[in-house]
Amino acid sequence: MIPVQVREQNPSMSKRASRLDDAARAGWLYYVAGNTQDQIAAKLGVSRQSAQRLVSLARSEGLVRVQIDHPIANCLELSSALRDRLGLKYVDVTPTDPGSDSTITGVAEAASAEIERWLRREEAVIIAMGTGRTLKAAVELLPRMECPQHRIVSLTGNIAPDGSAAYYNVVFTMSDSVNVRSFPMPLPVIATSSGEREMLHAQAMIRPTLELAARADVTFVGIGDLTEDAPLFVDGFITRGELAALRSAGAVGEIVGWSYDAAGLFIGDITNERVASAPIPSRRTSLVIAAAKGERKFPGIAGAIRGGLVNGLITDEATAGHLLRTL
Amino acid sequence: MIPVQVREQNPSMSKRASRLDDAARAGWLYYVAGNTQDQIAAKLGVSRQSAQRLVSLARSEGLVRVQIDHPIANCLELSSALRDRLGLKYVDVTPTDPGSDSTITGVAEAASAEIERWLRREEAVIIAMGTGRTLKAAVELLPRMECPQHRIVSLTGNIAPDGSAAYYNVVFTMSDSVNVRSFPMPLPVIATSSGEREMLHAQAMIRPTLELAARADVTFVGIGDLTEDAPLFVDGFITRGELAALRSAGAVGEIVGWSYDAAGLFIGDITNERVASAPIPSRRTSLVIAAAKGERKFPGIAGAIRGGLVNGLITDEATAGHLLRTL
DNA sequence: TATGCTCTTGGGCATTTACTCGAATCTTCG
DNA sequence: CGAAGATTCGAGTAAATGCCCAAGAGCATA
Repeated sequence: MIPVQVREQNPSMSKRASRLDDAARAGWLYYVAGNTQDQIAAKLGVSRQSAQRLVSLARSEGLVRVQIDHPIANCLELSSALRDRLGLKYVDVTPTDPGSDSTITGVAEAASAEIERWLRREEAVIIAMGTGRTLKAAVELLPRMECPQHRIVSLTGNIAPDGSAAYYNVVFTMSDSVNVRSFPMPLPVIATSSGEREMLHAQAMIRPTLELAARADVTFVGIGDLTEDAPLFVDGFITRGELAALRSAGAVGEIVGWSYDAAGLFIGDITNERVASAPIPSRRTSLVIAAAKGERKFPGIAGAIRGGLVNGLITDEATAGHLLRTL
Repeated sequence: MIPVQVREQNPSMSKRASRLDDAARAGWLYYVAGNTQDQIAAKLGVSRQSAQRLVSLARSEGLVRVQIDHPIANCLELSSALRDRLGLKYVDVTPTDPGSDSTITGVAEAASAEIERWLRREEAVIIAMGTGRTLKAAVELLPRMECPQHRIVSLTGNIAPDGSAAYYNVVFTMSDSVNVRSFPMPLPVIATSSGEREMLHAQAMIRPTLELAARADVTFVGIGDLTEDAPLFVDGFITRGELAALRSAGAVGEIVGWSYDAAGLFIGDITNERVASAPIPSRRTSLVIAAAKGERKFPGIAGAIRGGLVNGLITDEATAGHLLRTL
C-alpha cells in the first residue's frame, strides 16, 4: 500500500481553498475511483464522518458534475416534435421528475450545458443573458473556465428598486466562475417613467451595451409567470396594482420585464413603457433560447412561442407534452 | 403528485434499448434530481430493487458521467512542473487512489476527456491511436457523439498472432460510440520477418493509412512494461525467449510494439524489425500523448520521455512525483 | 406441449451513507 | 489574556444502498 499522502498546509493557501481541495479529492475518490467513505477516510487520514462531510461538500459546492449520456427516447421525440411543429431552431427536453415541484431542476442543468457549449467555442461570440431564477441556477452550475474571446451582455439592468444589486441578474454570477468579458447594464430594471427610460438609454455608457445586445449570437432568457406570485411582483419590480392591471389586460408572461399576452403581443400602457431592459435580440439574427418549465409558466411559454418572441426552448417532458397539446 | 408516466413498450423498440432507457431515466432521477431509489421505484412503477438495478446499470453502462470540476492543487503543481522541467507540451495529472492497484483508474478517464476534447473540435483533425488496456478503457468511456469531420487512424495492426482480431486495438471500440471515419490497419501486429513487414507495408491498401498516420495532429498511445507480465508477452505477440532477450538488451518499455531502453532508444535486432505498426508520428508535427501510470511502468514512462518518444503525458500523482524525482 | 435453460424479480440482510446532537476547538473581540 | 460565539468534530442512530438467494417468468428446443 502506497503511504498516505501528507497534505501539508501551504500557508499561502487559504483554509477554505484547502478544504475545497480535500473535498475535490474526496469527491474524486468517491465518485470516480469508487471508494467507500471509509476507505477515503483512511486514505485522507480523517474520520469517516469527516470524509462524508467532504464528499457532501464536494456535491453541494458543485465540484461534482454528473450528466447522463443517453438520449432518453421520449425526450428526444418530444424535442423533435416541438422543433418541427412550432418552428423552433433549438429545443432540449429533459426528463420530468414527477412529484418534485422544483421549477428548475433539469432545465437549469440543460441550460447550463448549452451555455457551456457556446462558451467552449473557439471563435468569438456574443452571448446575451436575461434574468431569473432558472438562469441564475444555470449559471451557477457552470464550471470554471477561461474564455476571454467571448462577450457576455446583460439584457436587463442590475439595480433593484431599493437600489441594491438585482439578485437575479446573472452576469456577475457568471464572472465568478467564467473568465469572460462581461457587459452589465448599470441601470434600474424598471425606470420610473418612459421619459427616464429614454434618458437612461441615451447615456454614452449605455449605448454601446445596447448595441452589443442587439448583435448577440445567442440569447438566454427565462420566462416569468404573471400569477399571484409573479417574480416581477415578488421581487418588488411592479406593484400589486400593476400586476392586477397586467393580468386583466391579458398578460400571461414576461421576458426580461416585458409582459405579453397569450398571443405573444406586448401589453401596452401599464409597465412596458418603463422597462429599461434592452430589446430581445432579433430572432432573425440571434438564437433566443428560453429556459422554463412548470405548470405556472405554461401560458407564458406558449405565448412566447406563439408570438415568436423566442426561437429556442429548454424545458421538461411534462411542459413539452403540454405545449404540443395546446399549440 | 403528477401521475406516474406510463412507459408503453413501443414494439419497434428493442427490449435492451428500452431497458437502457429506463436505466438512463433512473440514473437521471438519482444522480441529477437527487431522488432516493425508493422514490425512483415509486415514480417508475417498479420495485426498489429494480430501481437499484437500473441505477447500477446506468453506471456500469457508462450512462452516468461524473467529473470533478476542481483543480486539485497538488495535481496542478505536478503537471506544470512536469511540463516545464521535461519540456512536455501537454501534461495532465489525476489524483492517485492510494491502495488501489488498478493501472488505469483516473488515467483512463482523463485520457477519455482529452480524446473527447479533440473530437469536439469543429475543424477536421487526424487522430492516431496506439493500443493497450489503458487506451481501450479510455475509448470505452467516450460518450456517443457525431464527428464525421475527423479521421481516426490506428498505428497498429489489428490481427492477433492467432488470426483473431487484436483485442486491445481501439479503433473498432471507438466506432461503437463515435461516428467518425476510421482507418484500421488490416495487418498482423508483428510480422514473421522484416521482409514480410516490408511487403505488407508496401500494399496499396496500407500505404495511404501509413501516410495518414504520419500526418496525425494528435496521437494517443499507451506504454507497455516489459516485466515478466509484459502485455506484449501475455497477449502472445512475443515469446518468452524474446521477452528475455529484450530485457537483457536493456528494454524497459514499448509503444505500439516498439521496445526501447531507459534512454528511449529503440532496441535493435530482436523484435523491432518485425513490428508492423506505423512509426510514432513526428513529435515536431504531432502532439504524442502517452497515457500510463503505475510502478511497473515507471521505467518505460521515464525512458519514453528521456528519448523524446512522446511529448505529452497523462498520468497520476504518484507517477508524476516519481518522474520528477528521477528525471 | 413439455422440458430445460436463462434471465429477471423481490425479499432479506449486511454494508454503507446521512443526519442529529453534545463536546471540543478555533476565532474574534473586548 | 479571557470569554462569547461560531465552527468543527466524532459518536450514535436512522435511512439508504448493495448484494445474495430462491422463486418465477420467458424462451428456445425437442
